[in-house]
Amino acid sequence: MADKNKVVVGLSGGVDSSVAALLLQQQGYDVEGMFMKNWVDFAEESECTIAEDRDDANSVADKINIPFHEANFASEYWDYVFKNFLDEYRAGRTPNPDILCNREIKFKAFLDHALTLGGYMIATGHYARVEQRNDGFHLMKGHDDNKDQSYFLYTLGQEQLSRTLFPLGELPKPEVRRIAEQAGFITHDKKDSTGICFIGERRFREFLSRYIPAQPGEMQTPEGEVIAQHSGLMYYTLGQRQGLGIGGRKNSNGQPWFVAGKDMENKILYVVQGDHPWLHSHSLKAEQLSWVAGDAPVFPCRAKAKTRYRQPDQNCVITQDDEGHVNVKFEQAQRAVTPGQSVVFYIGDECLGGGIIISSDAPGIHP
RNA sequence: UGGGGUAUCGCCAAGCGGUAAGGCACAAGGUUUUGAUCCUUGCAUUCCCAGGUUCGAAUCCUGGUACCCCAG
Repeated sequence: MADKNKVVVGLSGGVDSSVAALLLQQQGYDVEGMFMKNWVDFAEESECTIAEDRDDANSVADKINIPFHEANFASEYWDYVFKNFLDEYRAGRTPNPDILCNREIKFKAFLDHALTLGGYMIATGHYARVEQRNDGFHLMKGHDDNKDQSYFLYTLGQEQLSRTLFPLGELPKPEVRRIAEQAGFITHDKKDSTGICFIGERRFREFLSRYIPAQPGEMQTPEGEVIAQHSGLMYYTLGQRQGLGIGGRKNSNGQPWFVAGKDMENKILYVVQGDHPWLHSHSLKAEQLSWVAGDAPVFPCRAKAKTRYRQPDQNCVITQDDEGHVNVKFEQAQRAVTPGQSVVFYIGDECLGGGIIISSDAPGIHP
């Protein structure tokens, strides 16, 4: 029988989840910790990092005297997150695996598993909040807007939110570190983890090339001038500057070059120099919409949106088209709107939901 | 093999006798639970080579070498 006071915290071995567990305990919950291993790698340094994280998570669990569980969702991660990740890259798009990971792993596999342990709720160290009102659960931004992670959580629905606690939602990050230090957690000064969740920081090209063969082609300007060769369209995302290797050219204005489009069929990477019109989108189309409330809002809907994490909210109007796609018109042009990435909608501090970008009105992006 | 021109960091490019700007690229950090963007820092004891003039040369002179253009 599920214990209504029991919450299973996903312990990653970082500061945030450590403090999340502590806070829940202080709030009187019957807390248990779980470390997830979702990625198996033959690269020894990666395995080593995972082992360290596991030990750190274990150490925190011991420190506050809670049961420590471990789970392995590597096969689920591969099937539901990583395969999609690769497919997206093959299609020339730029996926956000962490968003899928939240939907499929943390708030599905992990949640389900926690329930079998007799837990009634799960908790994570995300900087976001859940508000329960008469009309249901609402996903809110974390109060620390420098760390707000609601962007990654837009696929959660009522079912998930009803069983989720985000103990850090109201805290600023520095405060979280202070708490960790006072609690004597080994994780208190650990660097924030970055890179793909559960996989970690990688040399991106090398990593991708292990799974998808490179297919070289030409870099061209919008006018069709061949500038250089590229080693594979998948290695580049729109708006990208690093890695193009384009040096100075005769009669050049000296500005850096950016990726502005891809022609998959002809393996052409379109590059532009400086703040080029091809880098700007006024509108976009998105699919696979997911609404936290369960139902879509009433269209047209004035809202704010992010086309990528850590971007200031942008004013926009959302409308719906024939087959469930959504059109988003921005008040101001957006830079490097990229197919495969998610557009996430907000009204004030509330995250309404979002979808995956399939196209925009920028010339380099063909649906 | 007649004439003219150019040779400065991986690439563009300042410099014109006073002791090597800048940009791009690249690298390393920082920021960041995607991929990016962005920020900071680093990056030619040496100016195609060899002589010479000068207190002092990438800058002037001489001779090579390479490339480009125009003529043949």
